[in-house]
Amino acid sequence: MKTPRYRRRKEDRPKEIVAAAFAEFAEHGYAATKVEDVAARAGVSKGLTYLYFKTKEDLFRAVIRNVVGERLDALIDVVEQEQLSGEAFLRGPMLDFMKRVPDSPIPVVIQLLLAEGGRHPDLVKYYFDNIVAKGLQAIRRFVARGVARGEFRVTAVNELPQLFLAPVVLAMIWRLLFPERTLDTDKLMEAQLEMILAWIKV
Amino acid sequence: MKTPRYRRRKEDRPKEIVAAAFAEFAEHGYAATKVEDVAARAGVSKGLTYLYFKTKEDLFRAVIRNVVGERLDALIDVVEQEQLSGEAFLRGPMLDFMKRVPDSPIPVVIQLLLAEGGRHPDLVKYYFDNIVAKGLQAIRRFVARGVARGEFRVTAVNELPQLFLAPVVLAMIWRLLFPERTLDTDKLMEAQLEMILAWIKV
DNA sequence: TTCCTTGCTGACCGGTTGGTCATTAATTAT
DNA sequence: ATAATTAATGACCAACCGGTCAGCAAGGAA
Repeated sequence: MKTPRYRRRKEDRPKEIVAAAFAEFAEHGYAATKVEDVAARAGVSKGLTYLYFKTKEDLFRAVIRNVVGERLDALIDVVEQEQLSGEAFLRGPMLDFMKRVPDSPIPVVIQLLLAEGGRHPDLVKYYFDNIVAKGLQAIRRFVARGVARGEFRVTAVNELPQLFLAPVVLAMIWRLLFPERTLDTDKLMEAQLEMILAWIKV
Repeated sequence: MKTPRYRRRKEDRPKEIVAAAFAEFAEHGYAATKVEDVAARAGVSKGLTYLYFKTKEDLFRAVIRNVVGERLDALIDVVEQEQLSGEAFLRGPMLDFMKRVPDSPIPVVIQLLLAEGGRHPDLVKYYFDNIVAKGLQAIRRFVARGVARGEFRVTAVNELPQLFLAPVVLAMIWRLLFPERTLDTDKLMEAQLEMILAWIKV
């Protein structure tokens, strides 16, 4: 009984290579990552990588597009259902979501786009449209609905949904830059939400 | 009258090269920047760059260290003078400072450190100690002093001076990632400060 | 004017790595 | 079994770029 030296797995190879590339890019950054290392991590030869992805840049694009926001979509569903009061939504699902972001793949994508985005405006646009704009729009609608319901006052928050994201962004950058310096990111999110709530509640 | 092909300017060359390197790094990132392009931008030959900086990495370090926080020191001086009330300080010098950061060289440094920081832990530490920690400590003392004076309540802000920086960080990242998408960063800072003020005022 | 010091140049080298392709072998069809 | 197909390999190439260095010329000294 001899085991074959490799198995043909046309279906799974691409996603495995993308996953390996994500890990390598996250560790060393795009430029410093060698295609051969990606291949090695995926348990594959360098040549095979080039069978599924024309260039290293192609692979980069695949990595970015692969990390999509399923969690964001789930959150938007919750807010659109209008079951919860504004306050309950913020203290519940919204807070949970915000707490989870720093540990998700999103920070890595931000990091990669910051480093390489200049040469990939289409990728930046893709991310802006599918993640950032979508999220901001949902928050905007949420705040407006709260006002319509008589739960919230009209404040600067109506035009600046970024106020909700500010601590999330800080938490992401902090973790990326200073992974060893502890920062209670959960408490940060909670404090920001409490402040906003106190500010906008009627 | 023949003009010499070059002039000897031992004194000025280093800072000119560092300035050119900063510009190139900001445009293309560290890895994608060729030393030859830096030299060209500084109006100098590649060889000369290596006369003043042993390696490309050395040049990188010089660039990072060169961008120091004089403005931050000035701000800290103001807060330490204790002339202004807590509220007046926040609405005046603090707000001005926050508004200026996104247009300063700091975002570029953040960008570079995010991309290359992993391989330069000493530079990250340098920046943390000299900019981040210093700033946070100053804010922490400021809030504590407000409490001692009876101006502020004790809140989560006492332990989380990062709440002041959150919109600044978001503004920086936004500008770096989406330079063409307008965001009223001034209004963002103002709103955050108003919220914090309303939250902590006695 | 001549000589000396040294800031500065630019041709060159060698290691690294993105990308290719002839070959091999796992799988399927006959 | 055997042939046909194609997933997968890995040796190889060529360009690119960080870093070197022998020599040139600017500026000062005598």
